[in-house]
Amino acid sequence: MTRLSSYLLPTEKQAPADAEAISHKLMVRAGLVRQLGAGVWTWMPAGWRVHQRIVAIIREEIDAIGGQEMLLPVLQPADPWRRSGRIEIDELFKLQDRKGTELVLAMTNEEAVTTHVAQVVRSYRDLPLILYQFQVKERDEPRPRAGILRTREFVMKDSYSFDRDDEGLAVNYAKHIEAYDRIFDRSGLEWYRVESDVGMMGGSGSHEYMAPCAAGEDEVALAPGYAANLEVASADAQPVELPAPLPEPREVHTAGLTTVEEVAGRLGVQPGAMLKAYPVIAGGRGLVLVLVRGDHRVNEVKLRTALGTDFRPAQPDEFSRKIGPAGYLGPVGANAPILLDTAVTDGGYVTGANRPDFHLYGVEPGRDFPFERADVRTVEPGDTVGGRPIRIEKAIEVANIFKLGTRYSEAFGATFLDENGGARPIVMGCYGIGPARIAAAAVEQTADEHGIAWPRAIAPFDLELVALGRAGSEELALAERLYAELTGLGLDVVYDDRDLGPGQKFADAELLGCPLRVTVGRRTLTGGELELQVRRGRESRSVPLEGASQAVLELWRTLP
RNA sequence: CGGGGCGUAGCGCAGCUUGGUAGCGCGCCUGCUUUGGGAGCAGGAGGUCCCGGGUUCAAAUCCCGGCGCCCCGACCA
Repeated sequence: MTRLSSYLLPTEKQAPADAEAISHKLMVRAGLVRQLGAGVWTWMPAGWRVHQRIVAIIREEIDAIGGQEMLLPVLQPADPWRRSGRIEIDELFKLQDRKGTELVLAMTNEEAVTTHVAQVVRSYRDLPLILYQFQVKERDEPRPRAGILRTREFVMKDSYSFDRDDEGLAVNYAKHIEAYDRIFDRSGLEWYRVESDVGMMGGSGSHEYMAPCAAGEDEVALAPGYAANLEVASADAQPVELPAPLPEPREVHTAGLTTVEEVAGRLGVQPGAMLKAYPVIAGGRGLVLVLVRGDHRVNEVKLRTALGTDFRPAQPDEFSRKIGPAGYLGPVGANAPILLDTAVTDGGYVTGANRPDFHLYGVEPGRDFPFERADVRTVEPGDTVGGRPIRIEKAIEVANIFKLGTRYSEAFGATFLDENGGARPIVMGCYGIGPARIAAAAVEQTADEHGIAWPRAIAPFDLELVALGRAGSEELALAERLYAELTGLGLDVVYDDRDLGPGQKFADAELLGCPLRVTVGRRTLTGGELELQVRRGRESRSVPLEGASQAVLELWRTLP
């Protein structure tokens, strides 16, 4: 029973002044969420209904693949986090109790869940397992932003799989992919599953689920049959026209010209016919000179993977003696290993000459300098995968899944005895989904100038019944009757029985965005027809008053 | 962490330059009118002007320090 006359739905005509993202503005205006502090948000009753509907979908699907729901604590002793090494993470909230004991607020739960599994799983007969929870996560984000999109506290569904071996992990990973695909299909989002970087989680593979929208913080590269986070995307570069080859490099005077555009313009070659030099200091390897085409950009995530270690840009005093002066760096004669991007095809390029005011023309990789090859550039729109051009879109990361391997099981001594009595580390996977981000992405993807247009599966209510007319009127009596009927048919109805003008009720209904609006007014009585508005597209329909409730239910079932 | 901006009624804002009664729109309360697209009239309530210190006869306003919040970038298991 939800009557707006007694329901806390604090809608606002104006968005908060500091809101930028559509989902931020609309979710606040529609009375779904309210801010308490930086990156700290309260879910109001109608907003929490959305959240809980998303949670219910996730729960059904994770249960369906054999997940067992449990609850791990947010407040945790610091010791396990020291053991895993993650105590060092800046985003981890750390605190002390009154005795001075070190505690942390969990940002994820590999430490806790692995600790328990290490205690209770002994035999291969206890495996495989999928354990999961919905629990608040705490992260000291450097910059919370965009309403509920990036917050310091948020509910996450995190599941963990435990297997005897990589084959088992592959099975559980595939099960989660199935479940997640269904979750996002059911939630009504436009989404992609993309390859992603394993990041600080380590492990051997990961995917992200991305919901494209303007407020997204990530970028995805998409082509038919291909989807990857821009951080890891690979594609075939667009070809570039190279100048005619020379028997050997020729020095050219380029005084004061240090950028690719300036030099290419002066020499009359395409920017892609130049090689951009990017000196880095790689952990354990020292100075490395990375070369990409002049029209390409170095991708730091891919470079880190290629180097197999962390790195940082080298400072002039670290490379000027071994290579050359900033602005005129090149591979010829460089006293450092050279990493050449795979998009650099054979031919003659323009590079820095490693002395001030000069470049080299006609430099050929291999002939003029030795190199290692690696794919270290960021793909560009128009690059191709399998001959088909890619496009790049902004997207919200709504879920992330990882093959963890044995990193945590080894750290926490989570082993099992196999058939031969040998102790082996449990092979783990972890799988996260943020319900709040699903809600925000749905708003971003469906909103129009009137408000939100929720997908049916996650709307706060199935439909909004708007009653026009004054207290004691015949139309109000009819509305009451319909409210009871529709509710009786199993629909979740929000009933606007407030003493307000029609304009305000319609505006609020469209702002809140339930998939269907049913209007009861004087016209309903005189015309004998009930007016319906499908929120998506604001299309009006009408059904005969006779048998109207059943007709409403049937229409509702067809909505997106 | 670098750059930019903002804190005055529930929301959106003006006032600050040039110190002197704290204001506007929306919202809220009461009454009457109005009920198919944010309605009208009348009356009313609501403020530690972010906090602390300083200057001054007097501080929302000037000075110093702090806190909070937003945006861009870096970062983001």
